[in-house]
Amino acid sequence: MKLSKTDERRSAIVDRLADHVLAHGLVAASLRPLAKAAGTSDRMLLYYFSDKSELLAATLQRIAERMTGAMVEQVSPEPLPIEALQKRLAAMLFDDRFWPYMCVWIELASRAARRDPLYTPIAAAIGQGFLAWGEAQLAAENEEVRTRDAAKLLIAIEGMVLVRAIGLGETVERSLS
Amino acid sequence: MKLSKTDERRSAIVDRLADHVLAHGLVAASLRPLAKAAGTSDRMLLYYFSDKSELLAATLQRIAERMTGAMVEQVSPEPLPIEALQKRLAAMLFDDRFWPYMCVWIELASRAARRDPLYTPIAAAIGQGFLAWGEAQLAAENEEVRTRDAAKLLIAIEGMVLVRAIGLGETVERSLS
DNA sequence: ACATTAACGTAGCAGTCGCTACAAGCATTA
DNA sequence: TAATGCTTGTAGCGACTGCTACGTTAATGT
Repeated sequence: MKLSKTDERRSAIVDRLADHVLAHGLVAASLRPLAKAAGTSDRMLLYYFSDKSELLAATLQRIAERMTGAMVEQVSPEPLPIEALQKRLAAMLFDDRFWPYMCVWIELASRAARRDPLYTPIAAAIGQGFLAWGEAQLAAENEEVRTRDAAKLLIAIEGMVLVRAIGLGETVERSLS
Repeated sequence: MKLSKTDERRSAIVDRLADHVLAHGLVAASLRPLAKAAGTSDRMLLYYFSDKSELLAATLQRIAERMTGAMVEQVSPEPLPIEALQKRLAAMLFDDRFWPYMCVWIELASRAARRDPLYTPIAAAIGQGFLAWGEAQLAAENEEVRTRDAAKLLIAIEGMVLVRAIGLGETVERSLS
């Protein structure tokens, strides 16, 4: 038994917070609405977490875990060439089920772009995780090509996500035809 | 004489507001700090603009104008193939002088992703403007290839911008090698 | 049974948010 | 000169922000 009662309670709260952030974004992540979504009071959120920063960090980490968990399910048995993997990923990330993650992701990136000390390391870690996932999935003739293809894959995917975010989803499809 | 005194004053204010938003982002764009940056009071901002929405729309439009103005200066005399144009753009947008625009751009995209009625049309318009600029700059054998290459260019550039935003600038360079 | 600590509710702090009512200054025109 | 309308400062509204002081109840260990 590694988890104390407090840790269990914390974890349950973080789960509800993750739901709320995925549904409404970081802009709507102020203490009282979050507390409402978690079924407690702002008072208790700051009882279980020392800070709003700590609370948000835990929530974003949980969101990232869910995302990578969903990506692991999408793993193909054998390595894929970059074009095939890219198509597969694009289809997945544009699914309505995953789009909330992309919205939070862009929000996170917009804060990391301003070098916010809370969000910058979180965003970088998620990006690195994606690169590692891509390298494991890619079929490449050597390691140099593998890392380069993973980088290309990340950039292509992020580009499609951002272009769809600004309402030009059909432009993404046009680029693939 | 088309511009009234009021319009001139409005325009001057918008210029200072654009400076402030480029420097500190939309997150820091609340009325009182903006007013301070413009050398007036929040009271006067809402005298010259009916709304905070209208004020921000005008400011973002001004920022977009500056950006496209800077891009026009970067126009090459003859059309370029997509690889060359992409390299040229990447070098430009990653310049420290232009990076503030990219920060605001991602922030704009993050709000458009949530279908915010204020930011969504502005972001889409800027994206369309970029596509048109790209089509005019690209060397392509026919119109179908031209529109597709412009879409590809937009996606590639946005991808590089977002990946750099999360602190993985070296990943962008790795993808280009 | 009693003492100690964990868990939580109530209420409120000082500060910021977008926005507005009110009035005073100002210039122009009648 | 008087009156009108444009420009602006002061002050404040109610709602919200992160956060905390204080008290009470519930559980726990001895």
